[in-house]
Amino acid sequence: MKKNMAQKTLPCGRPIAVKKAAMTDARLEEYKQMLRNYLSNAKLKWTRQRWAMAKLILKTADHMDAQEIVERVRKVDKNIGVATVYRNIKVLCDAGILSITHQGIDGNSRYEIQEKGHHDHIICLDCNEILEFHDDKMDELQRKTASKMGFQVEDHRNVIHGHCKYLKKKK
Amino acid sequence: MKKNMAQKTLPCGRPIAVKKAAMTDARLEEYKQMLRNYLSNAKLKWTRQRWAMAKLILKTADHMDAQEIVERVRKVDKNIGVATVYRNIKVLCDAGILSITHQGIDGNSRYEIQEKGHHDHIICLDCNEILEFHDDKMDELQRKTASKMGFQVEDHRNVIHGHCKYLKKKK
DNA sequence: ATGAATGCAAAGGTTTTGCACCCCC
DNA sequence: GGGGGTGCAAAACCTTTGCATTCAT
Repeated sequence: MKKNMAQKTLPCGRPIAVKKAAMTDARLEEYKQMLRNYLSNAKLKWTRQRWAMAKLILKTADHMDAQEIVERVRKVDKNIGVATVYRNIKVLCDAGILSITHQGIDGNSRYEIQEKGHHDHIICLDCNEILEFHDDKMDELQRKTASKMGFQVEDHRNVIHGHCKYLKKKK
Repeated sequence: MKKNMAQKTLPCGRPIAVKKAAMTDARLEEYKQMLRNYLSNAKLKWTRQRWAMAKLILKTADHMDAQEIVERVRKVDKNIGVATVYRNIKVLCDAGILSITHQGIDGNSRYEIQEKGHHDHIICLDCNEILEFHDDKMDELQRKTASKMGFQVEDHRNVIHGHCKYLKKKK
């Protein structure tokens, strides 16, 4: 049974949204160049470990905490040390490949690929799935509100916790 | 020099907003009743330690992480064990007295008194101050957006990171 | 060649757990 | 009186740090 074909809904019954475009070789190459540029610019070195981490994260397209990144990296290459992974999470964030998104229910920071468009998150309290959304109006409202208080928005994190209509149907 | 009178601005130069209403004895009594109700309802027990913690937190009106709660509680009563404090942070959250607000720059969860009105936070990147704001439009927009995606909002956390116009003036 | 990066292990810091004792109901 | 609650210390857990060695430039 092919897993990809079998699962058409989330645990709560919600149809799975169109998946993000898969990481193509071309996009991977872009990121590779980006990392190269960042590293040489910052006078840091290109290493097997750094690219292995970046590649893994880019191909995973998921919301991982530091632990999960460590686990997955070491599953690919057991020789990469835990400390190296932690050290490079920071490097990849600075390089613009990774970004911290939000705090999970467990209280740990979650990371995801830094993509062009900003987006926020909805967490389904019924099945713990993390969904992404984007709303220009929301961004604008954030700017306005902040401005009224004398702030210029640098960044924002908005996480909605909600219950899912699909689950209700099942009850 | 009376500290309360001397400091009229935040480090960045921002005038300090009107402070929240102090915790009155009457309000404290309300919370006490609330805690009593919750505990008896949940078949948990009223203890000296639990009320000491609640009281301290209610009087503090600040955004504390777990560490800070531990420190402050033990400053008031050195005999209260660390484990008890951690155990009761959870109890007080369930009781509706404490709530987790957001993740600080340091990555730790912050807690604050759970009050009737929901509010969000702006963190000043220049002086690290945490300010609160509330915007009905924002709440409504959150509901609408979630609804479009088939969710009913249970809760949301919205944190804006921004730079402060007051600091700019000083430059 | 040289200094940054790595792997390992040890240390650090925070939170949880086990257990004997205590005390609220 | 009994079961939850507590304090203490140990354990568990996650992350950082020190250091000898390796490796990229």
